[in-house]
Amino acid sequence: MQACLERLRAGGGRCTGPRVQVVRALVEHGGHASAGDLHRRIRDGGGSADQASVYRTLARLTELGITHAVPGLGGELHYGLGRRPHHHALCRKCGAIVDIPAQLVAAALAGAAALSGFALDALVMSGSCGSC
Amino acid sequence: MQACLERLRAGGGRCTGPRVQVVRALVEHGGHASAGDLHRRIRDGGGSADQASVYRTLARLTELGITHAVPGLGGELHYGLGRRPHHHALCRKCGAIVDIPAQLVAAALAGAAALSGFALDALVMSGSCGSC
DNA sequence: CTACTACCTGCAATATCGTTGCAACAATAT
DNA sequence: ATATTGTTGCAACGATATTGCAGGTAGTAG
Repeated sequence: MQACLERLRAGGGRCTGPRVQVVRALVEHGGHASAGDLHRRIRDGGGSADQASVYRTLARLTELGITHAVPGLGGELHYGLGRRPHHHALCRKCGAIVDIPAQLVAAALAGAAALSGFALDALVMSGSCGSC
Repeated sequence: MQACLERLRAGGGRCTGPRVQVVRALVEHGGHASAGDLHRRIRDGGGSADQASVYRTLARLTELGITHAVPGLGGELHYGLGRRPHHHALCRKCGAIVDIPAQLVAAALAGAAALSGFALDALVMSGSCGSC
């Protein structure tokens, strides 16, 4: 949480009330949360941050690499804190988003992508998770 | 094209004007097209099919496995004809969607997905394509 | 060929997600 | 303290997609 704010500042951003609330909501939520989830969580927690500010904050955080965005079931973006390099698995039934360490898939995928002239950044696998 | 219509009928669907136009637009477009792309292409070609019909037709075709949906750059769904099993690579710069034969990635992914208890259906890789 | 019926269509309203213009405000540097 | 410049809240807007409904039509049974 503090680290996120410092990185934000290091990137030329300011640590304002709404931004702190977005980061806190993100940390408290854990996993991957949509902009709407965070906005609701902030308001429900008695905070105040406009929808637009939540979106703008998430965009900035993602731009700085502090968070990363993953498309969810309906196409809405879900944001997660950017720990070590990883990819994502999306459950088509419950919408859960699970992290997959990049190492596990790196070599084979890079090869497959390269065959098509692609430089691979990220991938989302879809299927059904263990609980579904 | 004819094959698509037969499969549609085999699935209990009717071959109506709007549906034929959607299938034709999809075949003519090649690659992966969004609902909006197809709607525009149909109207520009002098055809007439309501936006809602295009969406409903694509949903039905996808439900029957005749087409498959891939989220594009902005999260909008793009539809492709479902040939042999393949995954997708999405260019983050130009939005191009390229098919990747499933065989190329099967082994590596099966292992990675299984580790998390995931049954893999589909995956989208993001990065930059050869032309960008 | 006619009539029937379930499926499909077009229209228009609506939902959801996200973006933008703008005036007022506030975090940081000096 | 003051200036500078990034941020905020609001409200309007845009795009994608879905839905209810009345009327129309494909396919089928007679």
